[in-house]
Amino acid sequence: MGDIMASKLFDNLNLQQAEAVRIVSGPVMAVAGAGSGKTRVLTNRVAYLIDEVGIPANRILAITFTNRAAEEMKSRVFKLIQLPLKGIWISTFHAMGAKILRNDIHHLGYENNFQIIDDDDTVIITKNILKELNYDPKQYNPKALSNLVEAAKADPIVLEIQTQPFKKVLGEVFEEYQAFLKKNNLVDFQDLLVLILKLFREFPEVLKKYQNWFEYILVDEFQDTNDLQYDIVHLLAQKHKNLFIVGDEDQSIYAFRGANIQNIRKFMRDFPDFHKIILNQNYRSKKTILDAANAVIKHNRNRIPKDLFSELGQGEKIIHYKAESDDEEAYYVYNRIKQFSKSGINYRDMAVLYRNNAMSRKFEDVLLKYNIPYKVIGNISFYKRKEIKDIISYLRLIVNRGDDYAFARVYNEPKRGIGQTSFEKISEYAKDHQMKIMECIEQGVEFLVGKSTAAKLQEFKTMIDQLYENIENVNLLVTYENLLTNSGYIGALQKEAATGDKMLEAERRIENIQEFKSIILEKIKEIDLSKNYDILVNILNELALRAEAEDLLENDEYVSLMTMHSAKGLEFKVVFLTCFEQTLFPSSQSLLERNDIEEERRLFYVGLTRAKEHVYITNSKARFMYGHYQSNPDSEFLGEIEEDLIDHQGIMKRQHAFSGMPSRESRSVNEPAVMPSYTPTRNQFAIGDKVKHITFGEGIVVMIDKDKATIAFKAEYGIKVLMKDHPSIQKV
DNA sequence: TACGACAATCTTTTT
DNA sequence: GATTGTCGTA
Ligand SMILES: Nc1ncnc2c1ncn2[C@@H]1O[C@H](COP(=O)(O)OP(=O)(O)OP(=O)(O)O)[C@@H](O)[C@H]1O
Repeated sequence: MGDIMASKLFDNLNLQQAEAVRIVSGPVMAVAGAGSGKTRVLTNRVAYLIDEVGIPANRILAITFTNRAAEEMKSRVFKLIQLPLKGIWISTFHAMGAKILRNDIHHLGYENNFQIIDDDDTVIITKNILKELNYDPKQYNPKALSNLVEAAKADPIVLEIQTQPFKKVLGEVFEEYQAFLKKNNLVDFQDLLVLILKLFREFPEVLKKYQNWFEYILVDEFQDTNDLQYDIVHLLAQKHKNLFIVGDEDQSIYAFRGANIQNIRKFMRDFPDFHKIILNQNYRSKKTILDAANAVIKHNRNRIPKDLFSELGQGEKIIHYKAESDDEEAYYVYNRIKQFSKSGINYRDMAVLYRNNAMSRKFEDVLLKYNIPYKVIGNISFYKRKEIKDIISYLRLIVNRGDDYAFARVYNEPKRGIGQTSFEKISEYAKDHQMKIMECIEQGVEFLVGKSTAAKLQEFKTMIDQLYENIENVNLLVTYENLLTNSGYIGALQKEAATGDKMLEAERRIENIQEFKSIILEKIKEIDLSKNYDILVNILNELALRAEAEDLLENDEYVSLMTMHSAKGLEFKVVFLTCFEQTLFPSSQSLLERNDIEEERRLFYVGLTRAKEHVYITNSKARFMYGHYQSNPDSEFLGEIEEDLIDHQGIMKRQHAFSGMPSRESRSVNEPAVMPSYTPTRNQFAIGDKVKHITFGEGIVVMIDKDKATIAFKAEYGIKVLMKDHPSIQKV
């Protein structure tokens, strides 16, 4: 059996790949270009460890970048060895963190039914704390502040390097934020890494347990790990030192989130006897595509050159299509999809990629209109919808009635006549007496908020209590239904849907809640636990980690729509890279910093190398965005592909921005002619120009109106709309 | 306390 | 454009 299996595991590998699978002892690093089989090697190595080396599946830890990649890897390994993978740890860092914390977080003084909050919650809590401390959220941007708080968790030096008075504010917010989370048994995304390290460092016996347990550790997409993740791997691998990493520096696209390319060097430093394997044959793309990708990435100064080759034939030229409008661009993409489908290519072999999620809209519209099956991948806006967040908060309140954050979200949703002032009174009382809001209500709160409000609060508490008490007696879906009915949530929506002007919105909400129910049903089916309570904790955990209950039907037929970031690791026969306009891709924010633009370029490289056979790059002369028609020059990246590899179609002549674009409303009619209070200059700007402002410093022009210019400045100032002829702006 | 009207603000990528 | 905040009114 072993031998047959062995040949199956090595059949489809070249020499270097086979070596990367076979050398199982000690540290191994495979640095390799796109499509060179890194993921395949990692998968086969896991299979080899289990099937040939005889390592129990649950002693292997394999880290992937996304939950989707984890699922994919599990199913591939299973296909290779046909053995149950019981207990195998194939997951993202964050999912692993959550799993370890569920077992061991009690050491740190949390309960193991802790809930994971997302980035939006982090900002909201930061803002609430600012207000509580009597700071003005307008003066101190809650988003920026929460970023610093998260950074400070990773490295407390962040608290020290600030200047007063900001240092004081940050310090206070930091303390309060940490305390709030702990008090409510909440953990944020960063905690999933930070607390693991804390646990490992402060409780050596816990570290030892995991160090001993994980005999083999494998990390995919190593180029995009951050410092905390490196430290975790470093600690875990200390005992057995069987650490296998694969990565490609040219595909590092998450520096904006703290990914540190230096981790590859740290690995070499900390595991000096590592074995290095280079994979340089690309098995995915036709030569034209690979040549184009190589040409593009050469524009980055900050990289080590490598020579990747393909033997899959020259293939066709890349097509660049420039449309008149965003609608036409989308229509063009639809048309190509239709043609490819006719010629026998499956929808699932085609992908439409773009820089940001908002850009999916036009493509969705046109595909919907012409009945092409499609799926928008990785867009989490569904989970950001009010009704979904509300329902999740209700579920969290059932899991932990001491979760004051969840309470705050839903106590008056739907309207129960419990107002903000009452809530604040109880909140303050609770805080002063070290109690939870629900405990206060239990005790009686008439003396704080009056009789009728107190009764309403009591009623609310009883409703939640009953759902909790019955949770093991009825199916979880029944609890879900009861929650919707008993809370009055669905009733209020139905009432809205039957009357008045908010009909459509209410109907949509009801539909979303139904859809959410089916998502929960999917998850219930997947989770093999006996207690409903535990299942619910598990479901909330997965929802928080954004692990989509993917119906992994292999022959699902749909075109994939996603960001280039989400496409990392995937491959398609036909790839459409869309919205290739300066300030969209590369994004306006990235144009300021050389490092940022290099990361954007790597993103382009990732996009290109997803394609096996055909690449289409599209853009448009004008598009409707942020409430305006906007006209951007072609992306500078377009010019980085050698001309003999690309064919330009559509509007050929480069036209000056805004020529022939009628302005939508003639704004001069109602606007009084105000004399400027400054001496106007004769500044003439074009989109993409670099400028310097007296107070905001360097910036880049992203949009031009009749008299105003929209300029993106460094992050601390952001995007500003300024008078074009103001003397404070200078072209550089 | 609830809600409508209007103003202001923000628009990258994700675990 | 979409969402969030603010203010006045019932
Ligand atoms: N030795 C091989 N022979 C034939 N095909 C191979 C071989 N190795 C890998 N492939 C195929 O090449 C493609 C790319 O492999 P894989 O996804 O593992 O590459 P990768 O290095 O992880 O890519 P990327 O970093 O771009 O995501 C896959 O379709 C894979 O099946």
